[in-house]
Amino acid sequence: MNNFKNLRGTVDLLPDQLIKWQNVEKIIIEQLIRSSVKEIRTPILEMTELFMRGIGEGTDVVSKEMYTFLDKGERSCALRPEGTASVARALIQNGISTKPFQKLWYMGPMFRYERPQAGRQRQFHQLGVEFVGYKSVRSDIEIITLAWDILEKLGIKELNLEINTLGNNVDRSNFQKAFVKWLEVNKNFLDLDSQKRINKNPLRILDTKNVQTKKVLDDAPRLFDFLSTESLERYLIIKEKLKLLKIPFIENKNLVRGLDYYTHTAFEITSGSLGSQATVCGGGRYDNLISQMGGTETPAIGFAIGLERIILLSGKELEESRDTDIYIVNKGIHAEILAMELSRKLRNYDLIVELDLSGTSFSKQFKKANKLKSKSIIVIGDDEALKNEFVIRLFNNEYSKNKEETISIKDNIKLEKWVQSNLLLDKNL
RNA sequence: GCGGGCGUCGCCAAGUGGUUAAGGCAGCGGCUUGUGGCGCCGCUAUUCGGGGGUUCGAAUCCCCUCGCUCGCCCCA
Repeated sequence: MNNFKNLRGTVDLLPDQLIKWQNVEKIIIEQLIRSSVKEIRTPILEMTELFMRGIGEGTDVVSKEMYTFLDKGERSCALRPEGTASVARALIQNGISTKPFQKLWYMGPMFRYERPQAGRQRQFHQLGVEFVGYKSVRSDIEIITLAWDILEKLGIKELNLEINTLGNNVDRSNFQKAFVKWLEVNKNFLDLDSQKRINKNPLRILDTKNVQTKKVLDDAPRLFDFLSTESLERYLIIKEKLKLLKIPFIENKNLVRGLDYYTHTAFEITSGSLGSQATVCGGGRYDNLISQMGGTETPAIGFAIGLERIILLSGKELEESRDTDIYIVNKGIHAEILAMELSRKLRNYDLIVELDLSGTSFSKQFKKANKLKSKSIIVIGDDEALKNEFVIRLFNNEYSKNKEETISIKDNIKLEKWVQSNLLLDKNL
């Protein structure tokens, strides 16, 4: 076979699977609208530089997972690996980064060059939410709550929320200095990966999975001890409020998250039933990003939810689609045009109408209608067409009991009555 | 980038050295040109991911390669 194949780590989403996607997207968007969050769309393609500066050159995402290439003008471009940097760029560029209180969301494909596995692809989809211009503690709580509520609305089970604080700039750099010093002294006790990170991305070492290194780190200086009273206060309030709101969480002092731009609150939501790629949602505060990227000092907080993982976790009830309401069986030159007119008329009601375009035998068309589980059927042959009428009847399991009704093509009132009482009745409830 | 598993029709698969590669589902055609659930009949892989080798003979053995998949790392 030398047919074309999709690239590794990408997938085709076929009609049957998309029913679930559409339902998931619908639930998410409805919840966002109700929470007064507005959509923003930025390009999938950006200058590579944007992510290097925004996310951080030392991060894994930038240093080894970016899809980059030179375009015809020799510019280095990248397929976005995440959304926050793009949103920040867009706000600065359009002169609205300082506009207070912007709640934004986006949903779309992201790209990371990694080995694919369950719940992980090279092209994957994220929902991102960013609250820009918010610095109050309540905005942290609001955004965590929003993430939590969306996941619950989607019916996802076994959710675990982990939170931590990374402090402000000063806290972090004080800690980092002390930490790096300590790391250098104890370098030989660390695993190789961690050793490499000492200069590139020391905070990341806290998040190591290496058991040996974890043990060694027990004696290292702790970020927590470097927190200013202001930072500490903030963190305490968040925990307190989450308890009041009855959102269960656990503290994870080693949660630092992969991207450089986080400050203060960092959080992650995992689901036990997902296996090794357990993270469903990750987020945190990033008060420095916008200023670092050339905007004025603007606090912000956000999160991202991985849609593929959500799809894996959400239940079968989201896979149900609407059946065809009316299948129009038609054959013959006079009948065909009449059938087309009729299908257009019927689609003005909220009905799914399938017009048979095959022109094959009636019995074939009936079989097709049956296979589609159409709720009702209209038959127009030339016999009917010449008399300007058609036949309609219900088309379900009790087929023998369903009486046909003949309706004149001009008799809209009779048609509407039939449709109302047979197809739309339960739908309107 | 590093490990493990797997690759026979659109899907699920049997076959593990002998001359025709089971079967099921789906699809198509017919029994039944204008009325559907069932049933019956027929059709649908010169070929077993690709290449090379061993052999009189390979889907079956060996080598290489590609792909998929799961895990590590990291993340959504």
